[in-house]
Amino acid sequence: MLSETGDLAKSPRRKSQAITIETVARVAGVSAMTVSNVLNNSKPVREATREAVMRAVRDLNYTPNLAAKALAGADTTRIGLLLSRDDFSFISSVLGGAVEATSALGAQLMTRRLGHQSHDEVLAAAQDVVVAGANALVLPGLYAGILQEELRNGLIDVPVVAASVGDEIEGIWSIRIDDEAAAYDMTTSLIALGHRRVGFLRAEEKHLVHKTRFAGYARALAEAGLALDPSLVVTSPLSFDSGIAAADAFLDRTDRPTAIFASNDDTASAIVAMAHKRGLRVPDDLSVAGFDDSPLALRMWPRLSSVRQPVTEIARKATELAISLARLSGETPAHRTDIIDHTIVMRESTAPLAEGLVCA
Amino acid sequence: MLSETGDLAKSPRRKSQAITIETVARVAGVSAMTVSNVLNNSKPVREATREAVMRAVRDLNYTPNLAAKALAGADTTRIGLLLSRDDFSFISSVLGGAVEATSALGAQLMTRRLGHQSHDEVLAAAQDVVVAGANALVLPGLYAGILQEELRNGLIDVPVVAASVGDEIEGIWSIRIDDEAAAYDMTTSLIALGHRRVGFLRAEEKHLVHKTRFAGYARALAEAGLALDPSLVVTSPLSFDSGIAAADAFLDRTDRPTAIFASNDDTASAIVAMAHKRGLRVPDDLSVAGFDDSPLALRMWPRLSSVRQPVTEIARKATELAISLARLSGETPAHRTDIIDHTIVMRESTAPLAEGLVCA
DNA sequence: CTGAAAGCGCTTACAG
DNA sequence: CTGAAAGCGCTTACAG
Repeated sequence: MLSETGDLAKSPRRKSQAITIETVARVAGVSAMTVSNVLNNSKPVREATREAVMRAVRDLNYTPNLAAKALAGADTTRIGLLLSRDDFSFISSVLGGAVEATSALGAQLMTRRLGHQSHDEVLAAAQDVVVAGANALVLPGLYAGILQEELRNGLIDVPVVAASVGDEIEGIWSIRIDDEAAAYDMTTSLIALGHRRVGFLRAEEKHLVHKTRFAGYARALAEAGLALDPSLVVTSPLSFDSGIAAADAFLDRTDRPTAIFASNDDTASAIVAMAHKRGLRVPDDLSVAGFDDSPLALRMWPRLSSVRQPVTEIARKATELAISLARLSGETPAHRTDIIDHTIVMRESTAPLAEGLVCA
Repeated sequence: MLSETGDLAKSPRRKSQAITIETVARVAGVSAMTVSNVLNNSKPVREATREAVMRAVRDLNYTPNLAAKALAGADTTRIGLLLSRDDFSFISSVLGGAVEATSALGAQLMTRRLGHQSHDEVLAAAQDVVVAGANALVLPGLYAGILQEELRNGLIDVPVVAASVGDEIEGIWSIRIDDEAAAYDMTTSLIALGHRRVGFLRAEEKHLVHKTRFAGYARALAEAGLALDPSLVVTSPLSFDSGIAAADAFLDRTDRPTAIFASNDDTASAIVAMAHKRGLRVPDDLSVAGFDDSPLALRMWPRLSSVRQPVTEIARKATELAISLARLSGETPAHRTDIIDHTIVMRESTAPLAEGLVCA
């Protein structure tokens, strides 16, 4: 999805009043060329000059005219973005954020769609988009996780920013929520409802959330003085179909958990479906919570409690960062992570544990 | 104007030999300005001249440089697009197609997001985007249906193209599938599976598909020699929540239908959920089919049979049409409709009627 | 480290 | 109906 504010486009062209590079140059007391050099880092500029220019730019609120840049033959900044072909909710938000950023900053977006998500395919796609001219890459968490070896070893030739990556990856930039804290918060919410046996559907190792979301779950149990029962933790791919299979592991047992926290909404939804198949009532017999607050959460019955991450915002920030890294010449700044706030959304799929079931 | 003029000859920067308006002008034996006038319909041009120019354009496969156009102050073509805030699957596809078209043809996309879909809000949004400068509008079917009065009466000041509108609207252009035929095909498929009591969840009147999809359903029954039982037709909003309510009307009766065909996937999914709640098995006790083949269809259990329309393609074509209409000066061509092919996708939510239930 | 000048490919007054 | 010229706001050789 694109901008929530509604406008994908720029306002109608205002010619006369526009502030040009000439204006900036005059105010800063330099030539237009020097302004250009400062802005594009294209040639070394004396520090005092650079500061004067930047001050003028800021004071005048100057924005370069993209058409003129393009016509004059400037190298366009190209941002490569890998997208999954399936993950509809996530990718439309990611795409929206990325488009916002690229169109605001005058960069070009190059997307690659991936069908499977094998290591080789992801690596090939990343390399392909770099060869095709991308100056920086934005990798949604899953792909960053899959390529973590390559990323750590600097095998990708351009700056990489991971969006919603679920955990730190040394050697790249990232914008994400604190997955550990988010999982802790949701687990704590379930415990607060009276649940003592809380199952956890854990992502596979290739997802970095494998570690962080599980850690949050474990910490919440520990703080509540509950033992972590390893048989209540089921590792599974995060697709709906895999969730169907994983549901058996939770439900085919006499000492079923009273609540299950799944690492995404697709699998949570699958667990609800299988619970219904067995004649269990949700949330009366079983509470279920997911992660992502995808559109699916409101298109199932009962509606799903979930953890929301502001994906569009994360993608926008990641893309903005990728653009500035791509435009940098000279030394690159140190890698860092920006943490964005998450939200816990409780709906009808979770409820206080029925009286009789509460363990004393 | 040949290159002997010295200045031109020793141009410091010769980029790739892109074909410019100069080239076209030379080949056509006219000035660049005349080429520009022909291409933009900006001034009257003699027919012979126009033809010579167009031939050169075609022969050289000339495409105008958008950056130069913009810089030179050409009026940008702005296409307004109204989008629903909820309908995630549909809008991401619509948006994708619209972005494809606008970026390929150098137009600018202006989107407006609608929360509710009241007549007044939709009309206000359409007017707003026109006031903001849109030269043509692309309206997803629902909105075109809501505004049909205004559209028929020519109350919108710019050309309007409806995408997936579900039925003809006099006075505007449209790109859509044949909803009647699509509903006919799906109903016929259900009948072919042995079903004799096929329920139909019908859209509200404000959706134009209210008429066409119902007509296709009715025709299929008629051709199969089946009576249309009005009590098996339930009219409902197309949201998941409304589908939950509508499901009762189908299922709270002794002579339940053996199959239900819902006018979209959200409501079909709600019917499946309510069937499960009642302990009915899908498809063993009840077959369910939807319309749209949205991502939801693969994220429910069992997977949903549905009618697929190529939304991205439809949106792209609609946007292309809107762009050419916006760029036209002088008389506008007659309204027309382009019909795009649909696909029937059968999955596990539908199955041959169990032996015992087939009426002789 | 800094600047004057040419030019990117188009369109828009302005003249015929 | 058609064209010569100026100029949109940048960047890129080239020259200090």
